[in-house]
Amino acid sequence: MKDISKELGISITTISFIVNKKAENKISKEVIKKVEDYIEKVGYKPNSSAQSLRTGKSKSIVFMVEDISDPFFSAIAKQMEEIAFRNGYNIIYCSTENDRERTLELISLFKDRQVDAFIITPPENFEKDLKNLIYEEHQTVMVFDRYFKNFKHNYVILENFEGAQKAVTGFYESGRRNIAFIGIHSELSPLVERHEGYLNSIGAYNLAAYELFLKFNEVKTPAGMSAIRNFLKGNPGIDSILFATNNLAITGLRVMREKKIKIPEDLAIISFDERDVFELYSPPISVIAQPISELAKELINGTLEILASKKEKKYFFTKALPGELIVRESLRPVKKLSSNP
Amino acid sequence: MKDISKELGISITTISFIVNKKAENKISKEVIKKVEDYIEKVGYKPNSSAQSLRTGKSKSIVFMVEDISDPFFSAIAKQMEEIAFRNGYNIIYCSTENDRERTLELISLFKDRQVDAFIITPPENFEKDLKNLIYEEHQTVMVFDRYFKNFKHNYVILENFEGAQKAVTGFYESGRRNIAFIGIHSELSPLVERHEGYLNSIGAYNLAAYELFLKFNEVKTPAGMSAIRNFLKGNPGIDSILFATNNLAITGLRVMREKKIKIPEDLAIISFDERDVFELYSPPISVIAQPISELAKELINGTLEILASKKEKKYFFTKALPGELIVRESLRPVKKLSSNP
DNA sequence: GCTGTTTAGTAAAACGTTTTACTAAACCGT
DNA sequence: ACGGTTTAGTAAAACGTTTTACTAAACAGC
Repeated sequence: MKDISKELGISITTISFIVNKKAENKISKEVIKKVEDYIEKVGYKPNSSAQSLRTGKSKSIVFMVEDISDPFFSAIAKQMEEIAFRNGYNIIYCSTENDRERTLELISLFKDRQVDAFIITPPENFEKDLKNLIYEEHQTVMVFDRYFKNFKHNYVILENFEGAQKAVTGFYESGRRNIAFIGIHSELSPLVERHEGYLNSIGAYNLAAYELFLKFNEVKTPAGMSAIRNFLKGNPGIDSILFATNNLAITGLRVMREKKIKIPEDLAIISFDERDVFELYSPPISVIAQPISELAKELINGTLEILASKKEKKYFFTKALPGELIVRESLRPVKKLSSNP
Repeated sequence: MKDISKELGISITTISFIVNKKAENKISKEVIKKVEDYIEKVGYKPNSSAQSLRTGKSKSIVFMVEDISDPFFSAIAKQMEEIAFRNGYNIIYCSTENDRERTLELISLFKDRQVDAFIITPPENFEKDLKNLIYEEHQTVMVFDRYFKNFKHNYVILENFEGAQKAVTGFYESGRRNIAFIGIHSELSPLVERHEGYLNSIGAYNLAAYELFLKFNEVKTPAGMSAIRNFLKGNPGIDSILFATNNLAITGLRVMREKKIKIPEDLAIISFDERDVFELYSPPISVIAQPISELAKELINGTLEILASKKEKKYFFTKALPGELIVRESLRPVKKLSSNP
């Protein structure tokens, strides 16, 4: 294309300067005008492979999540895409399936493709790989939804501890005193912190803890359902359940429907993470909702910021955003409460 | 990297042949072995920008849908990603927002990025742009979810007409005789054909038609709800509703919940497109489900096939897959049926 | 009118591949 | 032992940019 542009009798260098807006102090107004008009006329667009080859930058960012068809992740993805696009970046999504090998393969693929940054929700057992990626391979990486204490990195997460506290407080204020927690056996920070937040609040109110942990891969399965079934049978006294993830809650709801357990009379329910089915369910289910737009904005703006200031890089971008307890029918008080002025 | 490889004392050309598996008939076993071992040792991977620059191919495919956070599209995306990855391609997703301008911008961006193919659900009023993209710009394009009669193109779609027929038959066999259709005012082929299928079956059974069409952008809004409210009020005789899309059905369900309409006693419901909320709803909602896996497979395999056989290109890849009526509680018969041996 | 500096612009190398056209050596048949 | 063919390999151009280092012309100061 530059060759064609050279039909103007102007050097390729000059064209390049003009295209890249580096021309202000070097090139005369008239030449700039002439070139810009011509570019406009023929609709020239630089070849991005060549740019990428030359500069080593591809103007693309990869967003790796556990499962891109999860509504939470796809909602984030969509909002980031919008902002990235306006900044001349595009976003490539992919699913790790929470599998370490696969994640490594994907990272290797995208490194070869010269992506400028990784926004990633690392799978289980990925701590050393992640550290390596950041500190040995010197990639720009933004960690999403979880973080690691053992080394510094950029991240954007939810205030999971506080979120769980809000849920327990919600139960407590609606009159529940036997509050259960159903979680997942995992070392991932959100799962750990949601549990810790629960324990902390339970302790503060001086209540007994009731806990069930499923295995990660049995959440959506019959095995998960029967674990919950047994848990309910073994703990008939509980009057409320906090589910640590939305998939967990959905499995729980299946069990309750099957057992004809009444919500909120028999059991009050709060789930982490909003999902359209919760609002539409009968009764509507209360949730600790993540601030999707804000998360998406922080993620992409933070990443772009890091990319822009790549010289210094002495600081880390870290952000924890609060979740919001959305009270719905599933949390309606059923006992009389002590009057509240 | 090739320079480094040249430390073996072997020409860059030879390395390239070996890397690209073009070496079989040209280069001696020993040299191949030596080079492959060295590559393995140092972990060499070709720079894809350079490859892309040289060959004009990027090994990436863009998947443009109305809204990537729609569970239907994101499920398709996820399955395609898997297959594409195994074939050395990666997929870039983006959302058109059903907006023509935005779609054109995105297409322009991705053309510059040298994507090898577009898999696209074109927005409203995109017919000429699409035709142009295929016939003037000679891009490889696979159209998804809709098609155009006026020119030949590759597509993968659902059998929408037959799907609507199955729904009407389902209602009929469950004893309903006043079957309504709630659709969207649109020229997009699925919406048109679902409606035509409905009319066709209604006609075959000699029943009256009850129809409501919302505007595309009011589906998820209060305006949509009140349109449905009025429709129900104006047509008290109807005993069943076929919703042309899942979002439409969700809006409808909100109205019914608010009006305390009993499903399936007062109104039987079938919606197009599966969605987790339908199965979990009380009562569970019957649907015409799209065969997600098959659609994803046909889409990506079809696209890869076209890409592989780019020389000929004399044929078009066209596929219409049947939907399946999944019968749930919302379709339970309530009247006595004439006995059925 | 000479030197030094700014202005406006350009030549050419480099990024890392692929691919065409070439060659030197070995082999083959007579 | 000669020309012809195969074998095993290579040199160099090309893909379309960016960027460094350069220059010719104009100008300024004295």
